[in-house]
Amino acid sequence: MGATKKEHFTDYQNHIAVLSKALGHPARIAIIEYLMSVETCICGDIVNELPLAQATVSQHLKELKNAGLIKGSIEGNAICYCIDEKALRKLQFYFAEIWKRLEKKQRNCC
Amino acid sequence: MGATKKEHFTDYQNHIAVLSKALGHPARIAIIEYLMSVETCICGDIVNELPLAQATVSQHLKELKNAGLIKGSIEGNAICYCIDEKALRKLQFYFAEIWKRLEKKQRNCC
DNA sequence: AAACTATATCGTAATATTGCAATATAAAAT
DNA sequence: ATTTTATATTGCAATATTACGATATAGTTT
Repeated sequence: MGATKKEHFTDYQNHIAVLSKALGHPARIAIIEYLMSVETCICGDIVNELPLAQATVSQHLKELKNAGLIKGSIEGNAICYCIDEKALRKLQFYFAEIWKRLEKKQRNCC
Repeated sequence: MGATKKEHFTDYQNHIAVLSKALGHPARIAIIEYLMSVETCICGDIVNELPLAQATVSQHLKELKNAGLIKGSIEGNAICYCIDEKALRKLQFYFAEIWKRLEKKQRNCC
C-alpha cells in the first residue's frame, strides 16, 4: 500500500490529477507565477526569487517539468525554463468545463 | 524538515496550492466528476462508484472537504456530499486569468 | 588551466500521503 | 431491541514528498 492506484482511473483523470498535484505546493505556484511575470523565458535566477534552498528549488522545477507544466532548455550557462502553455491550457479548459456544467445545473442542493 | 514552508508564500498562493493538491489524486478527480454527474446532492453511494475500499474513499472525501472543495451534511442515514461551487469557481478563475495573460504575451520563447 | 557561476543530483531526515482491515458510530428497517 | 446499512475513525504498513547540505556537472570568465 501507499502508492496511488492509477490503473483504476481514466487517462484523463490521471492526467488532470498529475497536473493538479504538481501545482499542489505554494512554491510551485510561485514558480509558475514568476515564469508568467518575466517576458522572455531566459530567466536564470528562479532560485533567488524563492525563499528555499537551491537544491529544493531545483527539485520543484523538476517536478513541474515531469508533470509537463514547464519546459527547460540549456541556454549557455543558465537553464531557460518557461511555461508549457499546453498544460495550463488543459487546466483552464478542464475547470471552465466544470464551471459551465455547474452553472447549468439546477440548484436543488445543500 | 519535510513539512511545506507555507509561511513564505502568499495566502492566495497557499490557497490555490491547497485546492490543487486536493485534486492531485485521480480518485478525488473521479469523486468530483461523480458529484457533478448526479443532479441532486443526495448521493449516498460514492463508495460503490470507486474502485477503492470504503475507508479509503472516506479519507479522500475528508480531504476534499478539508480543502473546501465539497460540502457534506447529514441526510438521514446517508451523508449528502456536494460540490462547493465557490472553490471550483476560484480554480476556474485562476486558470482563466493565467490563460488570459499567456495569450497576451508575445511569443519570444523556447 | 583555474576560478567562478548556475544548475542538477545524491544522501538523508522529517513529514505526509495512500490504502485497507478492523472497529466505531449512528440512523433506518425489521 | 436487534439487525441492517452507511459512513467515519483508528491503527498500521508501504510509499511519496519536502527540505537541505554536500557534491557533481558543465559552461564562462579570467
